Amino acid sequence: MECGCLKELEYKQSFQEKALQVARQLLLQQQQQQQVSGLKSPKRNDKQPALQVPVSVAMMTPQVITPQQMQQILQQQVLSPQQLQVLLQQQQALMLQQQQLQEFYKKQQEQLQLQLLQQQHAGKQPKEQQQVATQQLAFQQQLLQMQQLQQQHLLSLQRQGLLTIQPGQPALPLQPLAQGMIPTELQQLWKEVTSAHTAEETAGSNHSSLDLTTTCVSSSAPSKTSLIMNPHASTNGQLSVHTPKRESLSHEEHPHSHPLYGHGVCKWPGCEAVCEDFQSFLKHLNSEHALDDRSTAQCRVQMQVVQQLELQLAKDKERLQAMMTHLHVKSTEPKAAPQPLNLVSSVTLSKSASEASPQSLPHTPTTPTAPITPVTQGPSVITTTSMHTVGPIRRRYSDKYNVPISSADIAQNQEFYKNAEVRPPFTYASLIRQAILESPEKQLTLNEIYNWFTRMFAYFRRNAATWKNAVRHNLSLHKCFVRVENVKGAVWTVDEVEFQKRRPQKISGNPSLIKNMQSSHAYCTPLNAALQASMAENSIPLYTTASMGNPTLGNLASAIREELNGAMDHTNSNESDSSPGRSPLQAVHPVHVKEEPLDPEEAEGPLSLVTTANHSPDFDHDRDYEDEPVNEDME
DNA sequence: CCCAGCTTAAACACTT
DNA sequence: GAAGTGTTTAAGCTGG
Repeated sequence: MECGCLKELEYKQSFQEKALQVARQLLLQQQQQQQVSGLKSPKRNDKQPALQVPVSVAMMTPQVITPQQMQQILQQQVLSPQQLQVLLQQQQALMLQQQQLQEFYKKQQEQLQLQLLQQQHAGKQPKEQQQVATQQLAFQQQLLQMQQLQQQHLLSLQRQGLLTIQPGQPALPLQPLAQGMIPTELQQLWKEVTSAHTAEETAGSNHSSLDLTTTCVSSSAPSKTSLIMNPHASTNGQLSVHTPKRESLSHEEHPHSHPLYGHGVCKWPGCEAVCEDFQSFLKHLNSEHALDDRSTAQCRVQMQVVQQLELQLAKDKERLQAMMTHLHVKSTEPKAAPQPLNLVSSVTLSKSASEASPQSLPHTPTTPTAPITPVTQGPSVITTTSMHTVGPIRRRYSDKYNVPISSADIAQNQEFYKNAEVRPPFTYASLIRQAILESPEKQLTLNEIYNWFTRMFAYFRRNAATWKNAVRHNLSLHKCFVRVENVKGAVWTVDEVEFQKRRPQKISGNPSLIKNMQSSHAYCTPLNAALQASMAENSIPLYTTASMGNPTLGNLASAIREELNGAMDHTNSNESDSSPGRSPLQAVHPVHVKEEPLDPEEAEGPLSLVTTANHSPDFDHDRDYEDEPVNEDME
């Protein structure tokens, strides 16, 4: 019983972390681009249209203006594109804030539940509970106020003739999560409208047609909101706007990289003006986004957004900290350990999101991977990605389902696995391979492999006898691992070809096998160009799988990828063009060839990539090429 | 139910 | 002899 409680807590923790991630990501986007992301030009984002939509926004389908209403506006064409921009923009801001409120409210609910649970088990006094309850009430009120604000907003729009609500229509969008319009839809509509207008007007020479009253409205609602949400708004008025500084700095350093300018387009919120070069952009910036009411209003909105996000981030950080200390997580750095990105999450998302009813609380312990989602309304990114990644997962995801895992996946999740004692959803073979490929020489001694395991995965700091045995077993069993006699002893290398061949043959047409191919390819270090080419088509889904079930998840994934990529990826990306012969193996000669039970035709198979090179034994910087001195036997 | 893949456990041989 | 390394076998689990 205590166990269950703890598990619950762990899930909560993941939830928090994910929320944090989302918030941070949003913050990042907001700060860097100073842009209401939903308004970004859809034309330019055909590749990854969803990328520009903050996940949490997209998934919430906040209802500020119903699609019908929006359609109406658009059909009547009573608005100039600029007006529409402003409208859309404030929609975005409102949605964002509403969504945040709702999210927070939801979290409060969950926390309440959690504490209830705890108290049931621990028999604490219900003070905290009351606190949380009152807190919740407050949030409910805020939510209500938010909605009222939206009403006001809509009403003011009506008054200005910008929006006519017909009698039959649901006058006010008070039902949350009803048929709202998600930013992508807005974008689409926006695209349609503007594409009609564009050519003659885009250059944006006519800000005379701008309706300043609209601007006022756009700015007033969010600011009020923020006052409600944050009583200290005025003191925070200055906002920790370190971004402008950074902007100007980077602006000076890289004169052509301006946060408001990218891909030849002005990225000012709601503005899509095409600027040929940086100069014209500057010109445009000065003329179109000069210091006027509109710009300041937009800026204010943006500030509110960022402020909200920061606030949210701070709160979540705090809570995460508390949770972690409560759970005695042995994390050296409680700075929001990253969640596993797409592996488990996407699996369970695709698997469970559709069928598993979110409210079905008690899952049998026999299905440890089934998400225990306390209070979730539908498949939300946060919950589905984070809930069930913690706990004794015994299932293997690496080669099953449609879950390509890649070196990048492991690498990008490594922070998480480093700290959380979660069994990584990779097979031993995959991990061993990863360890070997990550090494500078593409070869490791057994002990180094052990070290890699313990270094990279908190889970493997226990039961060493078990998993070490498994490692050895795998090394011996799989033909893809080649033992090479070195001067200093034996090292293990990976035979990519063999690794790829592990589940081959019937590939043609069989989707499940293609999945396997994907997963295999995900692991493929680009040793062989031909091999790569042959796999090229499989690599395409590799980076989109996360978004197949839920596009927003893909967003999250890619977003976090972006965040993490820099540090982690270099090991593999560096060698992207390396040829087989280049791999610097020293004094290598395979001791013997393994007879793996499968594919007996192997004898003459493709030349083992790792057996080609001989090299002088200057392999001295052998082990622990990384940060910490690994304590060999943590056991 | 069967099969394939994976994990875990364990026995054994060899080397350091 | 102990510990580490490597090989092999077997059983159990899971998903297709």
